[in-house]
Amino acid sequence: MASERALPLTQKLARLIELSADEAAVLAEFQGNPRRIARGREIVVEGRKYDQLLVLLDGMAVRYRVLQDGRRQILNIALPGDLIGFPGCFFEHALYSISALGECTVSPLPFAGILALFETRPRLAAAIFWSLSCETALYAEHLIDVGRRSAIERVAHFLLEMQTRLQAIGLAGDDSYRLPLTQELLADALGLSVQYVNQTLRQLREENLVIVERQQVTILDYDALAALADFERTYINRFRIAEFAAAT
Amino acid sequence: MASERALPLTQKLARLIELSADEAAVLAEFQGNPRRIARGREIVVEGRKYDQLLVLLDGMAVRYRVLQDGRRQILNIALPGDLIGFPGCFFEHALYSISALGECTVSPLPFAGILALFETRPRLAAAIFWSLSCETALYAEHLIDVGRRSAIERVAHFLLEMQTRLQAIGLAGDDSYRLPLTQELLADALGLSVQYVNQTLRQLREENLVIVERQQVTILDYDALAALADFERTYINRFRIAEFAAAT
DNA sequence: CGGTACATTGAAGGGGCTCAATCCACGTGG
DNA sequence: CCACGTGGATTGAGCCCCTTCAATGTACCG
Repeated sequence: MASERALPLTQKLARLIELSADEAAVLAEFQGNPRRIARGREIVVEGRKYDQLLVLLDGMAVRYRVLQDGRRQILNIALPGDLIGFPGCFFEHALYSISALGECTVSPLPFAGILALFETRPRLAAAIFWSLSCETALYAEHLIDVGRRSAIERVAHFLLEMQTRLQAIGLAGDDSYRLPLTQELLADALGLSVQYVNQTLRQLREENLVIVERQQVTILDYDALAALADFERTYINRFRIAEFAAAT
Repeated sequence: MASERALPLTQKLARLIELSADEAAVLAEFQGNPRRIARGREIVVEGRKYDQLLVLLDGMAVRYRVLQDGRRQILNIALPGDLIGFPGCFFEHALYSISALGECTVSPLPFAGILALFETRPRLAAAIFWSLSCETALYAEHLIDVGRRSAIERVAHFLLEMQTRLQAIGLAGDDSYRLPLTQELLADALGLSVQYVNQTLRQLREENLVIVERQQVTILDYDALAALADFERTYINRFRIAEFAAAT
């Protein structure tokens, strides 16, 4: 049952703790029921009740809320290896909707299975806890973006953050990567209007900082872009691996 | 060693799971080293390294980031019973600063102590995990606020959210509560300017929805305010207590 | 009683939105 | 192979929400 590439969630947690064969087996089981989701389809619908989490195995998905009058805010973008269904699954009804950006494959995972982990595989539970904490840090950065940065800073920051996250899973190079988002999605993620996102992208292009076209991002001047965005990548991958490993 | 009022963190987790005497004792120990923090003092400084979490026992604290040019975004407001130091403690250096709003008391808690919980007290670890998930939900709502709501909707939503959170710990009544925030803090929390917050508060007052003066919030028309803010309180307290208790 | 922190108000400006077209790429059916 | 439809990108004009700047007012405190 050897796979050509490591399973996404396994890969992710392996960067946090040393996985025993036992633990790897549990994780493999978590990722063993691939289910295909068509492009644009909703994976989780706000207000419904769910008894399971999902591991995103392949593709990208967006978590969002839409308000009464149609305004939409995208909360985050899930990448392969991410657990989706948090934190909604802790509540009686899902708080947000999640839908597949392109075609996705996910693996369902009963909620109780995660809870059982706390008793049977505490190190795995801690690692998952940990990776969810990182997700919370992403929310916080996103909040800073939307609350206190100008449109151009926001877009720049977003593009750099996506690059860093994608690099960590081998989906981005040093100066370019594929970003399967329409400008409308970008706008809803950043709290801007579509038209202004377009104008901002043009500005970034004209200043030779970064080019976004045909869902392909090409970074022309990383340093200038990072300076503009006040981008610190430390919050994405710089974990306290040593201390954690020692303690568990 | 019976205390007159239940310890805040104990109180909080007791709403999630049935606590055994053993577990209660562990929690009591967590809250056993009260340390006084003066009003306005910084509890955590961005960029420094920390090996401990803190339980906020009394008072309120704000978590925030300040950008190079002085712009500040407040990420959340910690209330008694909240763990502070998350998620920053998972990183090499604190990602955000935290400072005491009024006078606070906190109890330090070695990071390793939390990790050990996963091995020794899985149910407590799960409950803490859970409560942090709720915090993440607050971040998400905050993000929706700042990203897609107008100033008046934002302020209204914030005031209602604070009321609900404070009610849960017995610090707010049905129609009024104390909110020890200056308008500047409010502005930095909501991504607005001080002056506009002031104007927005006036507008809310003139429309007989809510009055905020002298750090006292008085809600005049809850329903109208909730309608304006599109406020759903479900994300704050509606946890899946039954299922969780059964699973553990 | 002066100082400091916070609240309040007004005027003017700008960043980002709305409205309204046009354009472009691409898939589909004739 | 072309006509057409559709989703997305682009551009422009006008406006409004919110900011900035500047000043005054007000409570509290030593």
